[in-house]
Amino acid sequence: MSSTESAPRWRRLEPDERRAQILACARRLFGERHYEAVSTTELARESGVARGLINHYFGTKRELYLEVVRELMFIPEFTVEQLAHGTIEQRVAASLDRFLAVIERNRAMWLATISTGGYGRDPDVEQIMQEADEIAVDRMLETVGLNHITAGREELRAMIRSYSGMAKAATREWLVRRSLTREQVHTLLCGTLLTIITGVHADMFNQ
Amino acid sequence: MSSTESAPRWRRLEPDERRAQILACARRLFGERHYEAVSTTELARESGVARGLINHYFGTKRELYLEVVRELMFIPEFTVEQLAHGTIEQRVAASLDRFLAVIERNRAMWLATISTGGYGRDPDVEQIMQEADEIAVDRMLETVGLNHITAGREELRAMIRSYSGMAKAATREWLVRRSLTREQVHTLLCGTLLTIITGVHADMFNQ
DNA sequence: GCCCACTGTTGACGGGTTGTCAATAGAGCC
DNA sequence: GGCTCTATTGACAACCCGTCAACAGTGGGC
Repeated sequence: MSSTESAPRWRRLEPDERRAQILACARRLFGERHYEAVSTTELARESGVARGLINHYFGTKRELYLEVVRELMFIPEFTVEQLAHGTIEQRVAASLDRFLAVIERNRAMWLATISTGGYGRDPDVEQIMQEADEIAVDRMLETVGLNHITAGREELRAMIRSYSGMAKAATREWLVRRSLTREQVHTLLCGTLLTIITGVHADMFNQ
Repeated sequence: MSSTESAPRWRRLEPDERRAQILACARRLFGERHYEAVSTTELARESGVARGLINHYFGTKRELYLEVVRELMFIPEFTVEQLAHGTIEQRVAASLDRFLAVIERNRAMWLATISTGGYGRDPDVEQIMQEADEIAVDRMLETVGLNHITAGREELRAMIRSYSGMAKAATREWLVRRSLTREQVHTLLCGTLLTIITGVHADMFNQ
């Protein structure tokens, strides 16, 4: 009889599947509010899962959070080949266009990540950001075709890391304060990056 | 007799004095570790005070934290002299030279201040940081002589706020990572600021 | 010198949070 | 249908935070 049929109270999933499910939920909540304002109780409820399961899969709340940050920072590896033709202006423009597109698609997470700051910011997050920055610099050098440069290489990398500080601030102006349009941000970032590569750095090392 | 003399178990201080004492302790602990890794229990113990007193003086832990951030955002006064002569290149160069000189003289203070990283997702932290940045932008426009500009004024301000993100990152490369010399930072900041003012912004608003 | 009022300070309480772990119950396999 | 494997649960202990009534320094009035 139908009344005696006991529907399972919970579904048993593959670890990867459950992990992804919790992670998706965490991505959403941590995107909406900051770390301490999200409780594991809420995370569990929203995921439709017992609280203990979160610890089972991720260890601690902090590790879950770091996993979310890591996921965001190391995403979309777009193919460089597509961008490797045309003048340097065109390549820079195309590359930054991709960059802004990715951010637009992951708005909440991007903002949460570049702003996880505050006084005494978390060293773990800091390290993840630094690693991500190095990768971003590599990618940038590759798309503009300067990846095999030798003269002043470290200086150029340092300048591009500095530049990424402006890129972050500019996306905040665009997405949060709405004081700049996407086009304006694009123009700003293209102009300054070209100045650094073909102006500042080139002059500095006589290329 | 000395055995019957009861030494007070605690000293009664002036509110301002006690406040300052707790604040000093909070500054130290929040400087060593991040927000959630510091408990009010520990803060109270280190301050040699009952935990409830912290709430009595600051309301919540978060408000105490914000007070510390606010205090750190006090930026040393840049001596605003009249640099309003010469070409725009000269004025920018002189202004940024002053900027780096002040930073060099207040190294520790500056690093502590910018180590607050980006803006907090927390609206309260965000507001404090924004106020500090607005002041910096005002000062910059003034020294460069563009404080009375009208066309695209808000956009220019937004771009300079973005630029300040690069300035912070660049000083970090100089003072912390030592990957750039002071001269290189100066060249980088001059080049990009000029690009923004006379290139990006001027083109954008047909000046 | 003594007492008293003022108020800086304490400490226990209630509600909420996090990590652990033994017990439980889906679900595939024979 | 039963058995085993393990994904999942739920209660537990420890901790953390904000509140608040009660306590006790301390300076002023006499």
